[in-house]
Amino acid sequence: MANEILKYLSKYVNITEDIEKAINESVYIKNFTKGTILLKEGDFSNDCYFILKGCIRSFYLKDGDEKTSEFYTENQVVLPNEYGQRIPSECFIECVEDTIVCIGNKELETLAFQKYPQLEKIHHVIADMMVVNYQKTFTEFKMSSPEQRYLWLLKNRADLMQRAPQYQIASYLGIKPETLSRIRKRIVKK
Amino acid sequence: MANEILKYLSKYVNITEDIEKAINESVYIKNFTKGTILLKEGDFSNDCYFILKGCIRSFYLKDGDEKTSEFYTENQVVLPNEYGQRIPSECFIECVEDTIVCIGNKELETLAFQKYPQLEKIHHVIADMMVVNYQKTFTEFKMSSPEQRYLWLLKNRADLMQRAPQYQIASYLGIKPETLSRIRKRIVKK
DNA sequence: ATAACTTCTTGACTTAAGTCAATGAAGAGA
DNA sequence: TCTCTTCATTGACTTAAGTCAAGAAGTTAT
Repeated sequence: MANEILKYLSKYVNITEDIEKAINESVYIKNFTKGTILLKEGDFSNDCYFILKGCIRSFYLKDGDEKTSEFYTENQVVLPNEYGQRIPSECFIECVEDTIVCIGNKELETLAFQKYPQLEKIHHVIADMMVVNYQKTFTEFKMSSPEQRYLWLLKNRADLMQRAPQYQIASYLGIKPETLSRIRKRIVKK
Repeated sequence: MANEILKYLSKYVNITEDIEKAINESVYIKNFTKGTILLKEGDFSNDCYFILKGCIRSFYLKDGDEKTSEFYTENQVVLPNEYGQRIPSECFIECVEDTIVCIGNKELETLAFQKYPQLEKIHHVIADMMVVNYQKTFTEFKMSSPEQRYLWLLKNRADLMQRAPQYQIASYLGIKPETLSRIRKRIVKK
């Protein structure tokens, strides 16, 4: 099952035997049921996740509302903002569905990078890709109206509409649930 | 002058002599005057920049308007989305002020990483930080109203208000110039 | 099966952003 | 210095999002 990670990585870098070993030594697999809170505001975050199956979201409590900042699904990496630092988390991380993840933690990660320096290459490629992805997504978001952002979601992450409740998706789009409901109505008419 | 980069890096990692050599071999310094276009939509991007002095922005042409996606100032890294890939750029990069930069390019970078594998450590730390920064900024943006986003800018990047014209800042905030003008008026009253 | 929740939709109304056009102010160039 | 251009502000109006409240639909637990 952990070789899903290897399959994922092999799209970007060449997987050697050592790397395979490194991954297997550094992560373990765990199941969580829908609704499980993986990280609470104020807690220290020492784990990161690679999703094998299921859906996870991160959200903040602000003005009495939950604001979903990100949804993560199969083959995505959940990297808490304060991962491995000794800083209390500002957000919650929760399973939106029953979810199977590979868990990595800061200590094992550090050991692995020491023992297998070739891992740096992988980190390099993946991190570059994540930076570019964030830049692109952020830009797209800023340039778009709420309606355009919803259409973007339909086009690029249509599955989320089935997987997560609408009020969570609304805050993910930066709007209120009522507004998302009305945008959907408006679009059906067109 | 290039040791500004080293000073910046030394905040995050230990700088060895080799790393110093690597940096000096891989970047060169150049001046640009206000208004210089460093990258045009459709062009291939092979350079990245570390700003020593000045201000640079990236923007897109969409619906006949310029949409500023990011402002970069002293000690920030301008990393074009398509940097080093053989893909035409979707955005423009322009100097908002007379600007002095360290320029790195993909070929020299690749050579440097081959010659000085210790550089991977630096890349690791800086890339991690960039990913977290983007996550945080994006989240902050999504959770805020246009007015809150403007206040956020005043608090965190106040200098931009003096350095860039208001219509560019408006699109950076995801709003129209007229709206920014009205938000400013509203806030003064309060 | 029923009750208790949670989520989604709808309506009526308020507030703020978008649009278009005009004017004013500041800066650049001849 | 004067003109031309660019940018910022303002007004009047349109459109869309936020707010509050009520009710419908769908879930969960007992």
